[in-house]
Amino acid sequence: MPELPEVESLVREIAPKLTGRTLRRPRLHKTDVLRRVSPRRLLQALRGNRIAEVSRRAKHFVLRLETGERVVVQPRMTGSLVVYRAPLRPDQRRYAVLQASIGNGETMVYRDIRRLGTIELLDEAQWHAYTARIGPEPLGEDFDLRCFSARLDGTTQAIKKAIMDQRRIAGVGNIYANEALFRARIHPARRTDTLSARERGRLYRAIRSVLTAALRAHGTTIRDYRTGTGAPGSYQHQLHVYGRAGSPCSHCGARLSGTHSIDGRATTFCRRCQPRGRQARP
DNA sequence: ACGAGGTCCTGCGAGC
DNA sequence: TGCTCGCAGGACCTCG
Repeated sequence: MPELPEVESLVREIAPKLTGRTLRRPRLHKTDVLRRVSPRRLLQALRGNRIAEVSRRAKHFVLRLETGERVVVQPRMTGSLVVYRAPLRPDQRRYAVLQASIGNGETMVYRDIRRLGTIELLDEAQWHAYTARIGPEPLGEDFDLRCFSARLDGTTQAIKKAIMDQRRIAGVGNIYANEALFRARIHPARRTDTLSARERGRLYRAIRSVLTAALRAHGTTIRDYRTGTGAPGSYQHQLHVYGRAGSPCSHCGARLSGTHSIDGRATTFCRRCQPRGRQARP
């Protein structure tokens, strides 16, 4: 599910349901998802603790507890944070990784079908180290073109790989990287250090606008992702290139190209609208 | 320092 | 219908 718009949509919907609630009877069903914390330690931290704030950083959920510790959940491909009415139906329980009663007959569940997601428990110092390793939020007010451009400096990587690198910019994943590059008319394999100032400007605006539009649509639902109310997002109807290889380009009608040659990820683009251009051989 | 590729998992759709 | 295969929104690792 999870790029910035999906996680942000989910956080906006479930934050009111979780904030101020006290966690009771926490249960961990899978322990291989924990990073640098023991099951015992995590459960101990959750038990009887109150959720002070629910937020997002990059593509991750952040539950700040009243005691100051933070539970950081990286949902990766199929993880999701939901609130169910107790008792859970079998299908609601099936992929539950972590759950806790939150009062009012409700249960908070972190569910993850593929179990690629991770859970960490961070104290204040660890939180600062964690957030410092990640790039700026692309929809943040202080994320201007100068900041974006500086983040692209010093690499010869393909531009698509660079904008998906969480250390450079937070929250951009495969879907929105493809879409932003199409909007900016930049070939995904272009070497980052060959982008002109004009192209950097176009890409900066494209990233912001595609994420904003996707957020307005409550994210993109390809398969599993659901918003906090269980409804699918709707941005999949507005995708120009992602998942459309072989189909006509919405702008010029040419057949969209598909490849896995950049970082092994599905990449779709229009050869005519996003020409590779002339550049030095890598 | 970089790119390529493997790894962690399960489910689904395409194709035979 | 039933099977196998390839692929999937992410991020980590090792190797060369």
